[in-house]
Amino acid sequence: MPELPEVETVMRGLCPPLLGQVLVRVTLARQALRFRLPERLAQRLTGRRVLGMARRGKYILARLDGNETLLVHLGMSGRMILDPSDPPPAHAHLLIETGLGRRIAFVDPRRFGSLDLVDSRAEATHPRLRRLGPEPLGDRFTPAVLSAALAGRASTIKAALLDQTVVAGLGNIYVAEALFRARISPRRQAHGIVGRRAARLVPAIKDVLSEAIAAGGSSLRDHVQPNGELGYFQHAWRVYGRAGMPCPDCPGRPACPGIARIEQAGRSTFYCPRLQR
DNA sequence: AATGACTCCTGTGCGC
DNA sequence: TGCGCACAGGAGTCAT
Repeated sequence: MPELPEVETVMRGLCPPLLGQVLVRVTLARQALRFRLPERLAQRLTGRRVLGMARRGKYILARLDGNETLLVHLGMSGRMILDPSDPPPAHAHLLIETGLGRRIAFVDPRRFGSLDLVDSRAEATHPRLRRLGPEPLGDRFTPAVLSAALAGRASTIKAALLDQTVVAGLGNIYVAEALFRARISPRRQAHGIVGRRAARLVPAIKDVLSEAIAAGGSSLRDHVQPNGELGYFQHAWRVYGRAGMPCPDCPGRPACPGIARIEQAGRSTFYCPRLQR
């Protein structure tokens, strides 16, 4: 599930149990996820204090004393479970216990997630972070910046927005939702998103992400579900996963064919062909 | 340089 | 109820 709003919600949910705390016990269940894990990762995390938590794109950054940062990517199926059952749930690859006895499990059945330990002073040049585009919720993400990033791109706007070097943090769901709000067809060529279209798309992206974060932060106390899972909340998608259903913005209009599902670059796209041009 | 196909993995939900 | 298949929120690698 993790796109920017979910990653942000998970990161915030990890703050209360982790910030300022020492990792007194760290257990790794395997040597590799998507990539091989750093050598002796568990030992290198043990005894470290968490000084700060941050997010960049879809990455969670836990800044530790000793100038090292734990970099976490949740992939497609990664979750963080607070105070998990004992024995821990299936596919719990990393287990952490803090000095206050709080426990955190990183669970990822598909193992598309990743963990890395990087020099805090060189985060910006880390191979995985270096090429990320602007933060969509930051002031520097403007229509002009987006248009410039899309210039010369012959691919569809859908594919371009999934490219993390264009803008960092969007995934298949929020691209669909943002394009719907901006009334832009996902099939449109990326380099055509200039002027008024870019001026609609940027606030649409910011709004849909902000609303999703707000929903995650307000609907669950401490973002924790009864099973301890962090970051899950009720979504109200307008087009994603709604193929064949009436478009929420043109109800009752005979001309509206309903939400369409097409395939782009091997992934499903949902949109309203009548409103999105 | 940019693009699209393929790939890594397991779980779930659907039709039969 | 069981089985097989399609599909799933990501993104690195490779050929073109």
